[in-house]
Amino acid sequence: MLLDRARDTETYLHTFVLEHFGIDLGPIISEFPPRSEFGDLAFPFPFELAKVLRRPPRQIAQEIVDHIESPPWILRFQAAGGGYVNAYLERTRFFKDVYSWLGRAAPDPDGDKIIVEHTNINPNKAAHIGHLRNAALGDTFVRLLRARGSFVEVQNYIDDTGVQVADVVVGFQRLRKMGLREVEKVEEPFDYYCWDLYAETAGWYAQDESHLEFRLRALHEIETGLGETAELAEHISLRVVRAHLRTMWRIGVSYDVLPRESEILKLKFWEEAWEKLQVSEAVTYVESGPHGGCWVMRLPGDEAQPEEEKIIVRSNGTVTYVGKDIAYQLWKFGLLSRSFHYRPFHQYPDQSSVWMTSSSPDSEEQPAFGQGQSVYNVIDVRQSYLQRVVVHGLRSLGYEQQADDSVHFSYEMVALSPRCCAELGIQLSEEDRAKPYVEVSGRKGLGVKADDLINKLIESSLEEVSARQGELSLERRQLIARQIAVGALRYFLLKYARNSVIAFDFAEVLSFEGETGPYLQYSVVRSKNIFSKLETQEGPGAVENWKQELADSWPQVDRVEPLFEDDGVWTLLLHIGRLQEVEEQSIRTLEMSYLAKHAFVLAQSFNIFYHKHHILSEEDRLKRCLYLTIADASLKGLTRALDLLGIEVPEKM
RNA sequence: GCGCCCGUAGCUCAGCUGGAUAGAGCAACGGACUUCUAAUCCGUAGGUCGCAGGUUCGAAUCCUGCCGGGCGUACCA
Repeated sequence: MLLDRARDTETYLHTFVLEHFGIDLGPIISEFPPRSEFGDLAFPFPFELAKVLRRPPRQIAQEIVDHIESPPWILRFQAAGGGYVNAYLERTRFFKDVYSWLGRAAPDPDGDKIIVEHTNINPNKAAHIGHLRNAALGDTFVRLLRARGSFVEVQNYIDDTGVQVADVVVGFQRLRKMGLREVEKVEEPFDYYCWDLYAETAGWYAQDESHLEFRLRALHEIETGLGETAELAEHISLRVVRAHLRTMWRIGVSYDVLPRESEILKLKFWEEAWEKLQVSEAVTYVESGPHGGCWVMRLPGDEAQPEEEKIIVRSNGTVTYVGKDIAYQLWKFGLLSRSFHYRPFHQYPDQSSVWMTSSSPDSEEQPAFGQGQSVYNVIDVRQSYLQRVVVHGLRSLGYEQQADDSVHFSYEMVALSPRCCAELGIQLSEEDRAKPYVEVSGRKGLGVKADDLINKLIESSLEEVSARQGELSLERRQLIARQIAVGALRYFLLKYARNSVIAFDFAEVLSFEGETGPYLQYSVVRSKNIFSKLETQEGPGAVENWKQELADSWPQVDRVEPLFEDDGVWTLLLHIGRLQEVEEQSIRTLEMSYLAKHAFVLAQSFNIFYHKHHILSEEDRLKRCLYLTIADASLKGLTRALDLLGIEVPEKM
């Protein structure tokens, strides 16, 4: 909303400069002034103009302000600072625009398909906090895209034939002496059981390197897809995947389709990709040297770095991860002639369902997954190099457009602070102790399991809810506690810029005050309370009456406008008006923290407003009506922001 | 070695494509609940923006160098 006004004003000023000075400055840039006294929009272009005109910027700004006429949406212009032209909006008009924007329904999905891949947890152990960050980022991004009207498909890739699953298979077979029958009887939580077994198996390898042979053998058997070992691997991965789906559902994350690596092997995606790579000469055979006998892809160097070689096919003829990933990326864009079959895998409590790939068409209905126009891979920053190789693969196959539309949505890892390790009773190695924080590691069993954390959060919020809302039934309090827990968790995971390493700390996630999810939820609950109180005080027609009053008040602009002079009120409206722009900015920059921060700023402005004005006891009818409308706008704006962040609003707090 | 990222208040972090007096939250201290809920609000204190140069009317922001830290650079995924 505010952005539209800014754009309009930029164009308007550009035209003015052209007419008045005869200078085409190029695009005029607008900013948001640091303080509200400076106006609602700021334009620093007189500084640029000063270079051309060789006159002081302040003088130029003044000249512009003296000669320019205000367009309908601007109240006035003012010269300020060293040479700014600042604009003050017609506030009543602006508020009407914002308010009607808030009432608009979300557009239906339309246009090109966007594929967002996230979560991608190895199905061999319970999910941990690092995975939660990935899922929260990916899911929020998806929510933003969908709210904008984009057609989005959410994929969660399952590497069910990789080393990690093989390790747990080895653990069951060699350490536990268990076959499929026995493993089936392992009690829930199965993913927790695997968590420990995985770390134990890693330790067992470390004891004696010859143990690694078992891994290799298991890996081969799993890749063939036949035999008892492969069967066991599938049982493990499917059970763990179900656990992951449940965990992620708890924080409001869901998927459309789960493509599995085993199907990529069975359906021979790689073979087709391999043919393409050879025909286009994207890969070359190395005769001798350290990479002798391998097929490699050459990454062109530049001034900064030399040419690099990445092995695609090993000297023993097997494909590396990168190779398989290129094939998979090709499929996502619909660039392979073959595709998966699908079967319904899991139904969420809201009746929506997740599909899993299948090697045969055993379900009547076969959805058209894949064939995206653009692909976002949400993967942590450590995989940047590999992602670059994959994109280069597409490019060298001649798929320039698809290479450009392959986006690595990267983010930094979640690490454990030393204090956190101490709280968990984790004993750190000498090496790790010297570090400011340690990486979460499934192999070392080092980390906070997602469900443990969620449980802890629920427990803690239930205490708070019971202390405040003791009269509610336990069931209702539990629901509220869950909502608050998820709010706290998701906000915590989203408030950091994606480049920032989160040094995980229990005290911080468990905090419900200040810049936290519950603070946001609390502000919405407060604004809702105003309207429920209004209805209990004045009867069921009260809301309708207010809306009628509002419609009648708009024409009295002269009376309404001064009410916006209140600094807190106006700041609040500006923040609501900026929401749309912040959403777009978050999408453009893949920075979910912008949205999170803005939601907080919005809640903060609302709380200030709420504290300053007692709305229902306001005696001036016009004021009361307007304040109600502002509270409603805040409610709508905040709810919208929370919805995008995947945070629900509890009935009471 | 090379590449990417980070260094801002005691702590955790913002600071959008260079702009006006560098901001939040937590922690500390002091205040505000007969009111639409105090998970809130108000105030005080706290910063050589790692260091040194450079570009610019203007640098936390851009460039170069250095210091400190993290990650990557596998015939692992």
